[in-house]
Parts: sequence; C-alpha cells; structure tokens
Amino acid sequence: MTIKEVSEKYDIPADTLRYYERVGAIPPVTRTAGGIRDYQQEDIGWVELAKCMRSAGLPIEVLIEYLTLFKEGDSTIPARFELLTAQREVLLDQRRQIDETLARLDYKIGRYKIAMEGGDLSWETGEEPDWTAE
Amino acid sequence: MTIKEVSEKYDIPADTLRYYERVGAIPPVTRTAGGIRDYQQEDIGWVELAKCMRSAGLPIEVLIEYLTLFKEGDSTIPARFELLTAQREVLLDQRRQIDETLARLDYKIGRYKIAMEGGDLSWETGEEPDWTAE
DNA sequence: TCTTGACTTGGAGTTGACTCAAAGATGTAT
DNA sequence: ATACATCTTTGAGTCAACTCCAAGTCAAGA
Repeated sequence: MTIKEVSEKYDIPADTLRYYERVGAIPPVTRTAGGIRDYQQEDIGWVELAKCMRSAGLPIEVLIEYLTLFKEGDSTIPARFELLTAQREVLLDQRRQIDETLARLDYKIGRYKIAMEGGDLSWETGEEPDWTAE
Repeated sequence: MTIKEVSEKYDIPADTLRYYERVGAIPPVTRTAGGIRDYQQEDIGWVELAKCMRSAGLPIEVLIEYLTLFKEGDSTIPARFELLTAQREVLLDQRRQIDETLARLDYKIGRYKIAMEGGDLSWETGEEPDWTAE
C-alpha cells in the first residue's frame, strides 16, 4: 500500500504519516527497492494504533516511549504494561472531565431551549452566578 | 478575590487567567481603584466555565465566540444554542473516541497481564497484525 | 525516451495555548 | 516613610503537533 492509499484509507495526511515515522511514533515503514514506502500489514497496524491513541488525545511522546520499549524486547513487558495502565487512567480522567462538561452544556442548552420556546429570558440576568451555584 | 486566590482555588496559573481575559475567553474582570483585579462571583463564574470547557478539550476559540455572542445580547440566544449544541456533539464524539481507545488499551493490558503471569510470550510475535484484526 | 505525477528528504513555518520576562505600579507591614 | 511582596502590561518565547516548501528521485503511460 502506498502512502497515499494509507492516507486516504485512514484519513491521515501523508505528511503526518511521514512525521510519525520520523519522530519514532511508528517503526520505519517497509520500502520498495527505489526507497518508496510500501506499507505492509504490520506497518498498517502501527498506523492504526497511532491514529487510535492520537484521536483519543494521548500525546505522541507516549507512542514514542511505547515503541522504544517494544524495540527493546520482552524484558520491557512490565514497563509497557505500566505505561498502558497509566494511559488508561489518563483516559478515564479525561472521560470524567468530558462528562462533567457535557452535564454543564446540557444544562445550559436546556435553559436556552426554554428561553427560546417560552420567550422567557429573565433567567439570563446574572446568568453566570446562577450556573456556578449548580 | 485576588488573582492569586482564584489561581489557587481553581488551580489555574495567574498568567493563564490574564491570558483568558486578554484574548476574550472571559469578560474583563472587575478591578480595584488601583487597577488590580478583584474577582467577583460573576467573574468567577466565567473562570469556572472556561476551566470546565478547556479541561474537556474544547478550544479557546469556542469560548471567545460564545462570549462575543453573549455580549451582543438576547438576539444571539439561538446562535448560542447552536454553538453549545455543536460543541456537545464534539464532546460526544470525543468520548466515543476515548471509549474506543480504552477498549484497545484494555485488550493490550489484558494480554500483557497474561504474558506476565503465565510467562507465555508467544502472542508477542506479530503483535500488531493480531491487534489490527480485532 | 520523454513527460507527468507521485514520491523522497531536510528543514522551515504555522497554530493553539500557554508561559515567561522586564519594567513599572500598588498595597501592606513596620 | 520605606521596604517588600504582589500586582500590572506588553511583548516575546516555548512546546506539541503538525503542515508546508524546495529540490530532487522514481515510475507508469504516450
């Protein structure tokens, strides 16, 4: 698979795919005799992992660390386990944060809906103080 | 409340509080006669909103847009409703993404646990291809 | 073979969100 | 009244994660 095909299939700019490889977020991609990238299943697996992690907001640094450990072999399995477990906690925190914000957003949205339907805008006065109280 | 007190209470650097105000993510804060910030309940309400939104990952630009509309008065209520509703969708997407990554992480973590306890590392071979298949 | 388009690298530029520094004003405790 | 901490602004610097550019190489079609 060419870089363009991977780029289109996973909706990641080709420049970003090269960037990931350059900084070591994914291993060096298989090349043709002429030096052109020819992604194999294994290469694509790493691209998928990178996309997954990044779209959840995990930093590239984590991918680099994971790959570094991976390349060092089986002795780093406990370290990789710790790394993934720590990132799992980060994501759980992030999800809690999102849920909190969603609740606040839903409250505000509900208020706006009432205001728009009922035409009652009195609640707007001192809008922020009201919200902070809840 | 001084900027330092707000900074400590909400765990936001004073520089960041000034930055939010400077770019218009929160309205101008109440000042003392001497020009020093003296946060009132309403000011704090906006700080809380900013913190909530930012920690969920929503861009500052959204806060700026919301505040801009807010300052324009009641006629922008439908626009504010739309803005909040759109951001709600963004957060729901983000949460879906996090859940997907958590599933992948949990799978990997489970594999590492088995490898560490059982000492069976054979699954490591061709690690990535295996994972992409699931 | 020649053209054309996609690919290559290395390095510079951009964006968003802070973060820091300098120089000066304010406010409080002695 | 005088230190001294804390505040002020303006503007520059930093960092992560891309994103773009230039100059050149590779490969498929006429």
